[in-house]
Amino acid sequence: MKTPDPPTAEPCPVARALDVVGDRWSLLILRDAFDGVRRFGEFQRSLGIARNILADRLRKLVEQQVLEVLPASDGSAYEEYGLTDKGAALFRVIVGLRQWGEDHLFAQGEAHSVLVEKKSGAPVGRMELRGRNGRALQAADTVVKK
Amino acid sequence: MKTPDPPTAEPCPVARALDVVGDRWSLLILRDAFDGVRRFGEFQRSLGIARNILADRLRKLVEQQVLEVLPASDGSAYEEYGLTDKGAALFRVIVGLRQWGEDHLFAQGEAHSVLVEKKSGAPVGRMELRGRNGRALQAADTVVKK
DNA sequence: CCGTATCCATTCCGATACTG
DNA sequence: CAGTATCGGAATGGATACGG
Repeated sequence: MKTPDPPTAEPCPVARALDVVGDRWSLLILRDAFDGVRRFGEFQRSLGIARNILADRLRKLVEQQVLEVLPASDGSAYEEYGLTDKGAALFRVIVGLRQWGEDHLFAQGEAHSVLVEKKSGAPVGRMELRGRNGRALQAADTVVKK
Repeated sequence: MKTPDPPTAEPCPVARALDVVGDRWSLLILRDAFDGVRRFGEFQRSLGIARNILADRLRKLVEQQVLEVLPASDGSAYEEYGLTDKGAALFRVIVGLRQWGEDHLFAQGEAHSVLVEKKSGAPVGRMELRGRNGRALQAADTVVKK
């Protein structure tokens, strides 16, 4: 049995976020969505995910209004899955994972894909949380106030 | 049996990051670690996680050098789990989840904890990915280059 | 207090077969 | 092509009991 979920009652924003996107497949689906993937079969092939699991995750993400079902961009009879504004706002989470992975999970000189600015074609810089003075904040510079 | 893992062979930094921290409990453990939690029992009570699962996740995070086992800060005979530099760099991921949760998963006026700058006591601003011109980049402003 | 070991239920996931 | 249905194995997770 499943409760109706008034978001989730979790008081912590991190925990609540994880209730929605806190599993491996959902985040990989989001990554693909940011890369322009929109069709069921495209996700399936790109991820190598089982079809039933993919259908389940897509349904949940649509329920949570992270993705939305769109009529179809080309003439085909099928539907597509697009990011809502709420889903697009997860960009920073995906970028955070990407930059951490780049920094700490690749060997010296090992190749990986790069996020670049469309206009300039230049790689984007490090995403930072900035304080009042404009300087980057580290974890130790902050504290969670209840 | 477990292969030694040359990180994971995954070419995508996001996927590789998710191989290390891509499950709910690991990310909640990290959240707590950023909040200053260090002891086994503290994690256990804070999260309500089963002890065997917690032990498993802690072991994996230590293996991945996200956490490290420390001798003990107070006089007690036991060990503590602290963030390594690699682990501390996940700050942006946790902040990304937190800010997304705050923005999209709480009702109007619903209370939640807030991340504040220690020095000023002021809430931190929105974390942003910035382009060459210093302006915040949206997902649509970027593209992944293989 | 810290952790391991064991048991059991539930969930996750992949493979396959099936329907519009 | 897009999904649903089902099956079986693996992993997850909670509870409890046990030892350092």
